Amino acid sequence: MKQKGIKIPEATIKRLSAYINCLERLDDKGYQVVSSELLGESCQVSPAQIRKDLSYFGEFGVRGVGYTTKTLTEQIKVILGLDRIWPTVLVGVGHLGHALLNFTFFREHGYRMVAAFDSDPRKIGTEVAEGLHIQPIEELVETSNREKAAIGIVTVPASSAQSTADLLVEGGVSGILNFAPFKVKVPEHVTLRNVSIVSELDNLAYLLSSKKPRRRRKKIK
Amino acid sequence: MKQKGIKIPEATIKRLSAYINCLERLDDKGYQVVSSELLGESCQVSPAQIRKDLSYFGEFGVRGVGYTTKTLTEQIKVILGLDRIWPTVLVGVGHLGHALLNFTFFREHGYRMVAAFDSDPRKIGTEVAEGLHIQPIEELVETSNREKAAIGIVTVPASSAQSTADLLVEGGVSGILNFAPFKVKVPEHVTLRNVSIVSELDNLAYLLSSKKPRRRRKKIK
DNA sequence: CGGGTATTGTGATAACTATCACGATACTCT
DNA sequence: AGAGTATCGTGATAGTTATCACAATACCCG
Ligand SMILES: NC(=O)c1ccc[n+]([C@@H]2O[C@H](COP(=O)([O-])OP(=O)(O)OC[C@H]3O[C@@H](n4cnc5c(N)ncnc54)[C@H](O)[C@@H]3O)[C@@H](O)[C@H]2O)c1
Ligand SMILES: NC(=O)c1ccc[n+]([C@@H]2O[C@H](COP(=O)([O-])OP(=O)(O)OC[C@H]3O[C@@H](n4cnc5c(N)ncnc54)[C@H](O)[C@@H]3O)[C@@H](O)[C@H]2O)c1
Repeated sequence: MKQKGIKIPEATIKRLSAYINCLERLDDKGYQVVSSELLGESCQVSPAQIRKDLSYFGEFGVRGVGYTTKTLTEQIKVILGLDRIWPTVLVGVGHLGHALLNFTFFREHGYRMVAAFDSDPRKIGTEVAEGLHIQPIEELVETSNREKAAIGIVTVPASSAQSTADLLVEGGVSGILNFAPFKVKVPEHVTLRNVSIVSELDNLAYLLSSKKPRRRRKKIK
Repeated sequence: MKQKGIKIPEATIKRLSAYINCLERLDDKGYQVVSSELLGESCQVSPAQIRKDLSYFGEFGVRGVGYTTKTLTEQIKVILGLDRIWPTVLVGVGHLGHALLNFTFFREHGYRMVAAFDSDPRKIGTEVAEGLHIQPIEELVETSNREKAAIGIVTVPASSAQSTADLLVEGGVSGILNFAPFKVKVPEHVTLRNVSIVSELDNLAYLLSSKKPRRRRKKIK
């Protein structure tokens, strides 16, 4: 057992998040107990890796038996901080912002969208998701503070990303998830994560172009 | 100079994609030549890291001077395979699919959306992006083959992800970008990448919950 | 044209992460 | 209750990635 000041690999955290999904699926399939081998197969991670990942945080299994599906799910949620509600605001309700606001998965996992902001006057007041009306950007700081927003999601164009992040910081958020292709700067006490969908595609393009081309199947004559 | 069978770190590829963005921004600002230090500052990567990343593929700079902004941009694009058009299809035109289809960045970077499919009969025929009409899922295999689609993007619910991936493989794509939270299986010759937006948020939640809480600033009385 | 300066390219080193192998342990069955 | 089996937890090991430090070299300028 560990969990003191030891540094946990970021990859481990990413996998833990995936484990939750697989565990929930396995639970639905009726597995009350899972082995690291079964879970590993289900989420394409080696059994040893799973055990190692978990061992950073404690002992959750029973030797010779495995892990209780529901319990392990709960425990991983505690590790990740998903055992609470995270009040979240989103800025920039364009195509992507709209999709994220309507992504039910978030709500189910403890992220509560408490407000959405946009600078386009035509959008103000629109109900973008159930019970959520778009507010003018000018209200961001006050509303975020009032709602004790912990997380801010940035889906504005790159040119507005920095100013948006600044507002979110002023609004008191502790973390920012930035989808804009611009490396924003935030104060030390605010945690920043960038999501780059483009670079995922670029990565795919690289893999495709660097591997042996494969003849496209011809019509059978 | 290298670039034989040597394995390139995945992180390097991810950064190269980011470098392109920063280089284009610096070019706009008038920098015809950039040093690894300037580029590093701009995209928050250490200068040494940048030089190392590039050194996997060749020598692109001039000692004592730096890199020619435009040339380096082009060269990175060649490395990543972005010097060509990638015919791309998307399956599942829901909230996220709609956003991706309207993401102009993709087109500008060489990804050409050649078709979009959905299983919902009410959506068929709708023009979801400029000149792109939603087709029934039954047409996927034939259209993809005809259009020589190289990349398939999966934005269907998790429960349909595997069957969708299977269809894309039959449609002849070489790579799949999967946004559904389900680990699909594809044949050896098809490259798969999963994008998990949820795990990005979960990672943020983890970082927030494991760091010292900071008192929310009180109103000044 | 030679010394001074800037900045690259890269081998060596350090840090990090994944894999392996096996001791520990709990359950099952006779 | 003891032997047998399954499966965890983890120290040791191997592999991967980032950082460092400096030799190499191109340009500048008098
Ligand atoms: N669409 C995608 O699939 C996608 C994918 C990856 C990344 N992104 C990035 O996400 C961001 C948004 O993309 P999009 O396609 O939704 O663009 P979009 O133009 O559809 O939406 C941007 C929204 O932000 C609002 N906005 C602009 N400036 C603002 C400001 N200063 N304050 C508040 N709101 C502001 C606009 O009114 C608009 O509603 C971009 O940075 C883009 O690069 C988009
Ligand atoms: N919305 C988001 O922001 C977001 C973020 C991350 C991941 N995702 C994932 O992306 C996927 C789509 O999310 P969404 O919010 O767009 O959902 P959605 O329900 O809005 O869209 C899903 C679309 O897929 C279509 N579809 C369903 N089964 C299909 C099939 N077999 N063949 C073709 N089309 C089919 C539906 O008709 C619908 O149009 C989900 O797996 C979700 O988990 C979404």
